[in-house]
Amino acid sequence: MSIQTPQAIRGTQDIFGPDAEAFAFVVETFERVRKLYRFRRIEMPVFEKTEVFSRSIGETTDVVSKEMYSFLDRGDESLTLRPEFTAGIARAYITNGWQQHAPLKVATHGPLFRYERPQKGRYRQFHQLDAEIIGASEPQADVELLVMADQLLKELGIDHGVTLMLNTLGDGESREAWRAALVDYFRAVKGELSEDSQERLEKNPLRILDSKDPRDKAFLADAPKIDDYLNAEAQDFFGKVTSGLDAAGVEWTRAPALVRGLDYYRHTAFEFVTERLGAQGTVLGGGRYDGLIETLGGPHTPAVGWAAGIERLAMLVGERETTALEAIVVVEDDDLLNWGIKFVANLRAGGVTSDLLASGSPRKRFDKAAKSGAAAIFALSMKDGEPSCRTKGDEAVLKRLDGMMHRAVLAAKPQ
RNA sequence: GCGAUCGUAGCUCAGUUGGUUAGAGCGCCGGUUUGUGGUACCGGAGGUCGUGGGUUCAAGACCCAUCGGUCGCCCCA
Repeated sequence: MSIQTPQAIRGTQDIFGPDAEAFAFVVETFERVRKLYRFRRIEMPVFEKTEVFSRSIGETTDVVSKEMYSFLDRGDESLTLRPEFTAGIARAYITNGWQQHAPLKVATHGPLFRYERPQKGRYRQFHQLDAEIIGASEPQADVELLVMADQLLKELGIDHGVTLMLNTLGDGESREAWRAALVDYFRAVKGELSEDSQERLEKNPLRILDSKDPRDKAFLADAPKIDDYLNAEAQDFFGKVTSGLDAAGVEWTRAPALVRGLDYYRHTAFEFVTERLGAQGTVLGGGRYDGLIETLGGPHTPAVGWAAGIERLAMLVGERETTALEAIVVVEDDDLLNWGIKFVANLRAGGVTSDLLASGSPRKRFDKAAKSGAAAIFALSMKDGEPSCRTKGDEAVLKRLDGMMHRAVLAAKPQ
């Protein structure tokens, strides 16, 4: 008679050890950098009414029909685990009257949920960092966000091999003209496109531009370019973004085929990409979404933001060690257990990273302590009928711990 | 939704053309040795070979199904 252990949900992760340390390092670095730029921390609900996402994302796409975790609550209301941060933040901006704080710079991070087939760097529950500027129409907002992203990657030590790909989708008018030209162009050669792209032609023509199929690639070089459809205003906006990046010393690469599927995106679109993560190379992405807040019933509100996958950043960061062990207290005689407990408590209260080793065969404890990598070992044992503490460690470490050690020993030593 | 590939101890893996009681290293537990000591040796616990069927005198190995992992396609807010 054995109990069947329930399995973890597909696409969820139990992160432990050096991977978890890398994850924490990413979050800690983001928190530090975000404060440098005065982005205010917000905490958001993990679920919302389904409309928050379906209305902003658009009913038609696979995204809504297949890839959201939606369910009915007890009142038969459809709720959805957040698949992104932006829509929820836009909702909060409207329902809390945050217009009074505009232009509002906010940042958050946490878990998101998408019903997808897991693969490298893609999970059903995954985690993102997020930064948004709401109520700012100037290109300087785009620039500030990108400079912050750039600094974050540098401080994570992963800027080498990660490139900022930058594009503009123009304003509403330019974007529509370009889209129409693309549809005309691809429709003329429809029969020669891949099956997938023939589908895309109807549903999401911009996406043909990043097709991986060689049949499609043949036509991409001569496809209409957004630059030929930008009006003066849109051109000026993009120019200010690029010159701002240059002024701040942020390197970027023009990516004319970089697009966004959703209609509310305007002007700047960008992705920091790497070759090092297989097929999921985008590590941080975002853009300007001036149309979003209106689709949720709010006033016209220009906004721009980005999100970054914590798991993907953590993979680039690589494994990280847990906090180094400074001192380990070994109880070599079980009668001295309480001394050990008090000893290590005093060390920790004094800010020394330490462990207590008091289990298993007493004879093997010292060897285990030696293997633990601790900079200093304090071994408690009986010597000539007296409790005694023997120390081992590098001179410098012992010296630094000296005052601490004496206090810990004296305060805790029995009799 | 589609495709490829993998699944043997807690971990990393071995296991020949199908052939006795499925192994090693690491880790864990205990013992001996050493005794300012990170050593060496001995022993122990731990396996429904992912699961269920099938082929066969005989299956960890071959076939089918199923579950799970990994990678890719689609999608990518």
